[in-house]
Amino acid sequence: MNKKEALLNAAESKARLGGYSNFSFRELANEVGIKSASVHYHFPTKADLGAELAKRYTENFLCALGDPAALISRGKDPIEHYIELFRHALIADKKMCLCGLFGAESDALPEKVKLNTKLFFEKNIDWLQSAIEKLEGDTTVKARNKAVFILSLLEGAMMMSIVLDTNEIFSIATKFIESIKN
Amino acid sequence: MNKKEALLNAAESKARLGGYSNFSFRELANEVGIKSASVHYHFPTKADLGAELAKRYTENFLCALGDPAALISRGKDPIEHYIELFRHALIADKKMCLCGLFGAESDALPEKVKLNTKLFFEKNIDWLQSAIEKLEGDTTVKARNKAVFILSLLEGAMMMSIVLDTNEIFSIATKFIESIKN
DNA sequence: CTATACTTACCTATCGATAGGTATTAATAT
DNA sequence: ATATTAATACCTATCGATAGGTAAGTATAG
Repeated sequence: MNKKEALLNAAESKARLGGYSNFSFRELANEVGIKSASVHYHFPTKADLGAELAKRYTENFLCALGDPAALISRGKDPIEHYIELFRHALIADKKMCLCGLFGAESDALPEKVKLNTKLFFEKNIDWLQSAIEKLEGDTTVKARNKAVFILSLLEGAMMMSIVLDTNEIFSIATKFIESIKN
Repeated sequence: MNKKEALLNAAESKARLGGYSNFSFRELANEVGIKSASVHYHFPTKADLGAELAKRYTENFLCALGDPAALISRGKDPIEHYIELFRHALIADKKMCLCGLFGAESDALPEKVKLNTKLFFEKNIDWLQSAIEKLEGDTTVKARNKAVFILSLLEGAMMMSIVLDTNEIFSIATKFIESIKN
């Protein structure tokens, strides 16, 4: 078992429940069976851990998304696919989007964590924009606007589903995405 | 000057930037000019302070919203009015919605803070639902669905505007609210 | 005299971080 | 093949700072 990966997994789980301050070196160390001082071997500072957390989360998310063009050629709607990934993060994990939470508290985060959180949103907007351009033949601007709309709605709906403790909120909100399709 | 209110103001400012863990009794005490132990006189525990924070935020927000029927009778669109309040919170304060942030980290919050955060969303959905019923003559269910949609979108757009450091995101997202009007 | 609004002086628990040390393994030089 | 060096992955012990919280005392206003 890779301790570094185990630390990131433990940190991600805690961060997705309560943010950057919801995990500590001691807790993570206990969970993976090492001492808290040893966590510093893998991650010099907590900011390094947080930044790598956001980076890995983004990479995994984009990897799970795949290529929009490839999805379309396989007859799949990339927007539906995108919504499904958010739904899975909410229902299967019962946790917030890591970067949604980091984003909300970004003003209080170390610079490198904030930067990687920002990249999550930029890359997600790019992915959605590209998918919408290909799928609906919108202009660059119109596709980007729709991308911003979809991502905003999904993040907000996810947060409200968690605090109101019902997935119905997410279902209701996502139904409105259809109304902007051409 | 009322120290208790000053403490709540200081706490709200910090919480809206970095969440529940972004304010401490010591910091708040320093800001208002008393000792940290004295904060316990006004708020026995941090959870009490957090709960009162969310409660006061909700009350102030609903008070600023006013009565939907009264707005309509004055020829004002309550939905536009609602969006304007969120826009103000974002642009004038340059901070997140307190309950949007608390909501995202609600799984790690003390029960009474979580409860009051939940009430913010329930009361806001009720307000929006009532406004939409009166304004557009929708059924109860349809109006509630639209309310959930609007609130989700506004919270998500606010978060993304902050992390991407541009109010354009909020503008783009809110334009899509028109598309669901009858 | 009593309630209000603090103060001083603590406590315990935890935080991220550092210094210095120890096995084990891998790479390199002789 | 053997000796030396160095990297890996931890350890113990401790640091100063900060967290929330408590008990007992004090000044002040009605």
